[in-house]
Amino acid sequence: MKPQPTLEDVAGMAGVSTATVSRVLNEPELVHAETRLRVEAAVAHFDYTPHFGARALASNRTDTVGAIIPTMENAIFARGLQALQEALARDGITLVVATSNYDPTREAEQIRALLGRGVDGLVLIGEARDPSIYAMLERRQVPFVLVWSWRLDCPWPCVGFDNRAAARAMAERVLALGHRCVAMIAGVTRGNDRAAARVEGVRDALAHYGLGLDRTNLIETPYNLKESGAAAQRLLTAKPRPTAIVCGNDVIAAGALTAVRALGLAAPADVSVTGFDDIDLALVLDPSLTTVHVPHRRMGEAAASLLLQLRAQEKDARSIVFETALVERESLAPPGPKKGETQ
Amino acid sequence: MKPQPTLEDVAGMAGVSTATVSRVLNEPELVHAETRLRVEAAVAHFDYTPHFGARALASNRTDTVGAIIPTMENAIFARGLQALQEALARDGITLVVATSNYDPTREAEQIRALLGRGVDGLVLIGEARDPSIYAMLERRQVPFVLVWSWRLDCPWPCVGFDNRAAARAMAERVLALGHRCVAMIAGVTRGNDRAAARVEGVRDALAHYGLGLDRTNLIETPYNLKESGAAAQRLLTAKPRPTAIVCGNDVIAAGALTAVRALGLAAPADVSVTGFDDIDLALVLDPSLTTVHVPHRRMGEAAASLLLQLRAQEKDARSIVFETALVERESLAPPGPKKGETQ
DNA sequence: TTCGAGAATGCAAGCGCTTTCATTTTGTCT
DNA sequence: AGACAAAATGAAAGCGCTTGCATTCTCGAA
Repeated sequence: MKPQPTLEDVAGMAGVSTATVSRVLNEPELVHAETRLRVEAAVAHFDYTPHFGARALASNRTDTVGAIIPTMENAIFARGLQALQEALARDGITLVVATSNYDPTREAEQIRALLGRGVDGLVLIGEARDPSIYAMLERRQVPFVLVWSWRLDCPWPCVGFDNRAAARAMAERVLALGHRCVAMIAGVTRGNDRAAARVEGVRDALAHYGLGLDRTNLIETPYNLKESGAAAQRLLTAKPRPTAIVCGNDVIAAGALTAVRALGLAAPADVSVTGFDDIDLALVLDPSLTTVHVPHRRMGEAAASLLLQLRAQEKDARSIVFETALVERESLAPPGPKKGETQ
Repeated sequence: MKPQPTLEDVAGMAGVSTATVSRVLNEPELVHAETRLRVEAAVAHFDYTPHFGARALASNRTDTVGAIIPTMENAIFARGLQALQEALARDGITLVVATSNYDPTREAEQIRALLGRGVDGLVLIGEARDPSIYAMLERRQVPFVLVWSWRLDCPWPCVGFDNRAAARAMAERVLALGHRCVAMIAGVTRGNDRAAARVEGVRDALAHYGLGLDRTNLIETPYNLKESGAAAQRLLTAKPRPTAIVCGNDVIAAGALTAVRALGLAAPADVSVTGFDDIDLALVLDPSLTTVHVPHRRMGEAAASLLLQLRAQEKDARSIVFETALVERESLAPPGPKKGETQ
């Protein structure tokens, strides 16, 4: 017995042709119930699994879609991915995940790798990438959807929300509470349209008050605790000390809150901190984090269904935009007098 | 021009046979430098990528290994996975990740799915699974390694640490500080040997003091904030109230700390809380979490190299055990004077 | 100049599956 | 009972690549 049983083995045992076995596996309704039973028994006997490569080669489908996310190290994309995977699984499609580590070059490599594997579709995060990549995608006719970003006139199918507007809303709220000395710790904006849009959103809001963002009150850091903490420390030891720090996402905010504590300050009494994304982390921080809620799961599901539509060549497949919501928790409060006192 | 250029297209343009192109792609040193250049130019011209399925079919390798982890929703496995991926990438191997959601049935499905895809190897979390699965793995001769668990005499290659000993050490430390009323919130132990081992470790330590774990002071919960928070609440409103809660992992501990706060109590003054795993989260909690440090990255790297050894049929491929370390931070302290006020 | 050993390259046979088309079987209606 | 449509099945041609073996080429040595 070969290490891997083949269609032929199964066919032999069931006394049918390989074509019939193939049909039992792919379109059972085409074969007579009796035969089908016999074939199924043989399949079970051999514990047979079709050879993926052979199937892909012969049918030119893989029933696989790929997703490339920046990182798995924080939970930002986890929930959405989970939903995406579940939704795809309902259609018998497997999700393959790769990470780019926020590196455009690496992302391009991963795209090529996944295309090489013959994925039937691709889910990518954000819109910012080299035009040549989009060209390649179109040339190869691989359906793809962009997630987490959205703007009018985006030429590609996307499922996301308006990062800029959401960030603007957050900053407006901060300003409405009376803060006038506000700083921002953003994610690295190069190659990251979401991070960039959030900065612009905050700029928009500040501009209304004649305020701005420059190298004194805007720092970009990677999305990790260490670097965001260092950034916060820098901001907080400058003078005048900001009374509010708007962060590019929740992880950055967590780092900032830790820095606040490390400096012997208190949030929100001495300084308010806001996040973005509303991941679980936001809830366990003390103070709990005021942040922008993003509908992770719904985006994942929507991405799945849009991708399936595209794959089926449906003409009316349209981008989807979601609303975000401000979630007010403890980390944002009006600027206090020197000491934090609430009334 | 076909949507996908093939070897033949490239060969035609370069004026060589497909065999030569294949060689250029796989064993460049076999072909004359001049020819190689010509071929490479043609490859570039077509932006050619080999068809994965065809290659897998012809060569019977995929240069892919699969990993099945319980979840991506928290960062527990992220770091290790990242390291695994990087290490494999150095050998030109792609990692495909799937999740089981802590469900043995789902895990079995995913294993079959990955095998169906022809992975050259498998990385699995923990040891607890149905013998039939191990049987299948052996029958198919798929190399695999178990991660995160380790025990003497484990019949399978594994890369991990002694969960039981580590948990025992943690509990011993708690007891040494004077706690005598200690409770535990464990992960769900069914199908999870690591969770079970951690419970046993704590039991070991408690037994020395004539203490035990029963339905009054041991609760199992899924690894999420909500349920662990509820468990903590239950524990903390019982009497006598435990002075220390040993948690099955950091996520559970985070939930517990949040519950402590919600009840108007303070940690560690009123109740100490300990974690396990030492993920980033542990550092941003307030109080910062005393926990067991696990060498995530090193495990990932070791798993990669062990798997590669197995794949190469090396005879001396051996399991690897790592040491863990107690990381003392703020959430664990001696029981407070309040302890006297028993009612 | 000739010969033989290597080095380069080409030929062609699969790898295991899907799918078209042809063939056989079954069932239905006169 | 005969005729025909529909249902069930089989035969066989690839899908794009790798690879063992055969063939051709290149050189240095005789």
